[in-house]
Amino acid sequence: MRLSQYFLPILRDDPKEAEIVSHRLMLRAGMLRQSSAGIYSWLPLGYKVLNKIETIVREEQNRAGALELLMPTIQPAELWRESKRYEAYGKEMLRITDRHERDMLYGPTNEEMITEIFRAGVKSYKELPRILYHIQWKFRDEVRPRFGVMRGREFLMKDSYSFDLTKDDSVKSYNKMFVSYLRTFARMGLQAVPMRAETGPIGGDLSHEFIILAETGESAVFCHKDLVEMTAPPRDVDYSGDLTPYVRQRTELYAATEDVHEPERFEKEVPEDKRLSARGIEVGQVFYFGTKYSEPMNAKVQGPNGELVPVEMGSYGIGVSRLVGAIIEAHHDDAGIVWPQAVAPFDAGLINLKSGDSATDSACEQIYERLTHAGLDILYDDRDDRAGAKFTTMDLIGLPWQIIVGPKGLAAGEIEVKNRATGQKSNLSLDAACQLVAGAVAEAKEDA
RNA sequence: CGGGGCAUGGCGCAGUCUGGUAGCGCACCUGCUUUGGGAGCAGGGGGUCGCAAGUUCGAAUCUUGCUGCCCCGACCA
Repeated sequence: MRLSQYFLPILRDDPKEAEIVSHRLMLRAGMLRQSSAGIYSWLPLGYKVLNKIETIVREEQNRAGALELLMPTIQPAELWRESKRYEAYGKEMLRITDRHERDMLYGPTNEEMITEIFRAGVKSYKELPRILYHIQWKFRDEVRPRFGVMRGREFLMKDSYSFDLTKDDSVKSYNKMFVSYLRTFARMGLQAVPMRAETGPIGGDLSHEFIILAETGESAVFCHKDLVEMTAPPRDVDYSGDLTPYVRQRTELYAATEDVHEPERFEKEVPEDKRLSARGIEVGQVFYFGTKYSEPMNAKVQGPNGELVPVEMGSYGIGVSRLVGAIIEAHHDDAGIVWPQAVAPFDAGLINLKSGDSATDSACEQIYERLTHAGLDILYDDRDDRAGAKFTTMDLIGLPWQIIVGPKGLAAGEIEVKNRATGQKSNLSLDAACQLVAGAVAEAKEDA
């Protein structure tokens, strides 16, 4: 993509409403535009990132055996009356009346709807287990939205729902999602730590929140330091096999958010030099809730003995739009965003320091062509602008690599390649520069 | 929902106290000079001053009501 043809409304000054760094940087980098409180338009650069995150989530869900479907944003109140949540949910639920005076709502979550879909389609234990998921926009009318996409009212979320005959089977489904989450977040360059979580108003007794550590995190968290250094399960992890070792490894060490933190246990179970108190952002949650919905909504299957039993369920959420903010919170510096390769809006930026100069123009065209043919997505700053402005813009939007082509370098047969994360610069021939970037990008994508 | 604050061009702000018909920086357009870490000069374009009533010869400015947005707290993916 040539920057001269792109839509990238960069802001030089910080918008005053943006308090935390991810919100500020998303606005400044032209990723996002606020429509009203907690509701945003995603501009091209931001939307690319959102889509990349969504794709990773989808790929890892599919690998774990979950099946994608799509439920509507608008739901009938009827369903929610069945589960008794229509009254219970309160003002966070956006209620709508259609032209026929029917009570509708903009879905804040989908347990009722998926349970309805499941009960209509599955009657036998032979069709279990199943994990169904969708990635859809949701709306929760937060009293006080804040922190940009981290706590919006409208947000994109992946939620999965598991259906099993027994609690033991349900725990297996839980573990599949647990492992899938470890891989999902790791692929985005995040070290997510599963922590014991409150089961909250949804009820149930087995739940973990996946937390990434960040200074600006919304809640205090406490965990064993070793948890932060664990590597994710491998790409070819066998989801049909026994996943308990992965889960046990993460859950036998102390990890809790402030809501469920037990200081005495923390001190007793974790040696002093391994205690970590930090702040964290919740990016996902896994949740077993048994028959909480299947019972009242009559989602039953016939077991082997012919008896009708309510299905055991769990739900598993990932805040897709929140992740954009969370990743920035974890990956930025004073100059701007520092994207992990896997979610970067473009693989690399190409800077022409003197647009209109035939030597730099043709060198840039060559590089652009070559890397594009190699499958890289390049943002080429071909605008007629000052060098300094181009450097600043490129640092702000945080593409992992910058390929810098100017007349001085070219005269010496050199092109500069800068790594955004490390700041390391190398002066290379055109060939070597292309190889370095193409190679590094390919390597970073290997785990995909 | 309690407490506080702010609404003036795309972004950041001044002007409001003391009423006289809107200004600055950045961004944008044109030209010239510049050109390796947000250049200089000159000339331009863009705003029903959040909305509605009221006071007044005259309202961004005073009065009343409303709305929106932000921050702290309680709540939440």
